[in-house]
Amino acid sequence: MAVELHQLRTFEAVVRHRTVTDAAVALDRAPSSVSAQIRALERSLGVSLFERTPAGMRPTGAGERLLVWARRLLDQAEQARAEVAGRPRQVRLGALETIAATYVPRVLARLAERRPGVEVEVRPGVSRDDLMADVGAGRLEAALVLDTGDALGGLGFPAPPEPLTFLDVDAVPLALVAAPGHPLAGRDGLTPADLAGERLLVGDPNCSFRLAADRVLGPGPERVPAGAVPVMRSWAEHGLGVALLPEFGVTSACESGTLARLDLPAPALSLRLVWRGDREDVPGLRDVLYAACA
Amino acid sequence: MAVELHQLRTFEAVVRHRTVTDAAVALDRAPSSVSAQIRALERSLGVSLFERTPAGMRPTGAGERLLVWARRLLDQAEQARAEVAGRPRQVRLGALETIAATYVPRVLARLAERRPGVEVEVRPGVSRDDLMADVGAGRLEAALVLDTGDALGGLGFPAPPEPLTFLDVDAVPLALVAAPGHPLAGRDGLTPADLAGERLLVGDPNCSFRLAADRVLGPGPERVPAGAVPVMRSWAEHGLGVALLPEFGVTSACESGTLARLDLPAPALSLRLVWRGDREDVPGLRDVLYAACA
DNA sequence: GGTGGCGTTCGGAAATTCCGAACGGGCGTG
DNA sequence: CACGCCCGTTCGGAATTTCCGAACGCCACC
Repeated sequence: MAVELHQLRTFEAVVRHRTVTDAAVALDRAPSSVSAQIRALERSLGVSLFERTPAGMRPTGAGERLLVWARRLLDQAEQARAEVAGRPRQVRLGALETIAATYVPRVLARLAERRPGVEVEVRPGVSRDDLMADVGAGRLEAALVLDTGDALGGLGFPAPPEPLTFLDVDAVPLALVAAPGHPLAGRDGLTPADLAGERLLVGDPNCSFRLAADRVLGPGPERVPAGAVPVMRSWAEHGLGVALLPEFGVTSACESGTLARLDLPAPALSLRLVWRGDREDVPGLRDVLYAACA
Repeated sequence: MAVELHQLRTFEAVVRHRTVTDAAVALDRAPSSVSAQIRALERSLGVSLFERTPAGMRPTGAGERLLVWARRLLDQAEQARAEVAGRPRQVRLGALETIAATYVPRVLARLAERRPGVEVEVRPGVSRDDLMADVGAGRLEAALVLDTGDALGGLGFPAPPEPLTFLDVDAVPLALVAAPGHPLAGRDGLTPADLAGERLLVGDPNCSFRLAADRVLGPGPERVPAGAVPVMRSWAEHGLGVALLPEFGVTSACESGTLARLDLPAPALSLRLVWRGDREDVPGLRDVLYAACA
């Protein structure tokens, strides 16, 4: 009995989802079917691919080696289908306007390099919650959001009603900035306590950077509603307060000297690709997933 | 319904064997199963892969494109299995002593380059018919023989009792040689008629080079039994007659001037890999087949 | 016109895949 | 310590896929 692609597809899903149960959901199969396929594959190869633990399936060394092959084979099978069948794969990708102009081109470039046959239609949105609702409802195949932590919503926003699968595809560094003449500019080793009473420019309550600022700085500073990233940057340049902003949004201002970084490190956010785990067989979506992987 | 490797295996066999019927034999399946799998694959991809002709199956453009992918996927699937399962594949390869020292190292080098995990045990033999009988009986997975033409036995030897599949992997140039002082040495544009009455050194009646000489020169020359290639070369050097020998066996003698090539071209023989078409799933044999392909 | 070789269709058998229910093991919590 | 939850697995049976063998139609050749 030879190895078959559907077995590798199942195997890869189990590795990615880490449990038979979650992989079964993603594959629209019963857990017993997934378990049976993994067992059949192990018999076929004559090796154990997973260590069964109470928390789920952990790949063995052989499993790790097979994973490389499995992804390659599945990827090439899709490429073969695309070339032979000539069917374009199209994915609607939602992204906040903030990152639509910055990180999305990078993701698309990587995708174009690895999957020339896949068309991605970028759908800018203004609300993370709306984007995730669209993914859950099937109006988007995937979306890019900013988040942190091990679970979706780790940054503090509510988790979407539909359970979505996600993958961190990039880090989004943050910088705490102020006008060059600000009293804290130039001081070393700042802590959140140093910012108690400072004016902190923020976006609306659900804005990722505001949520990040809440986590990093706590309740000490005074929140000053400012609007989108460009507005916050501009107000910070004019000395109206400090702001926690994505590094890409302030790099040039800092280089030109109109802004100064404060010496208080903030953990980077994650650029997170989210999609419905039970719709991975949508043409092209898996391509996006493969392309997004490091 | 996604593409599966067993479908690609069937597809590749049909391309290689050119008919559903022969592919079915090779795969140990009924022709109707093969036909059904090809149809299912075509439905899955939404394209026609073959043009059905009375003489067999002819790949379409899409079929040609898929073939490249199919071979790649099947090859990588085997490599994946070899790496993950750690099971060495071993093939017993028969070869006449004549070519065991000359062409076989080249084939093995190519194999080592393309299939590091495959072990080939070379079994030298003295009789082509015995080698093919061993392949037919399963004592050898494959053998290298010298032949010509479109069918096995085209050189003139009897076809083996078991129908064997074959693949030409290299050309084996021939040279008609004589001692440097031979009257025909140096004359241009020789024809077989010029050799009427000449002494022609030959091996035993089933020797490939004798069969080749019979085809090239006809009955005109007088056959002088001489023995194996080295013996024929030596006698030719001593002016005891002309001989039709493999180029590799006379290159150095010609270069050192102890032999002269006569200006009568002889078509090259083919180094032909033979195996049982119904045992291609033997571990490692397909690797040898892929490696042998140009 | 008859024959042979080819691929395909068809009905049915065999094999594979899958489902849902039930189970056992391990872990976390009260 | 007992209970509940989550995990993977086993089991019997259903659904689907693959395969077989017989029969057929088409085409080329003699």
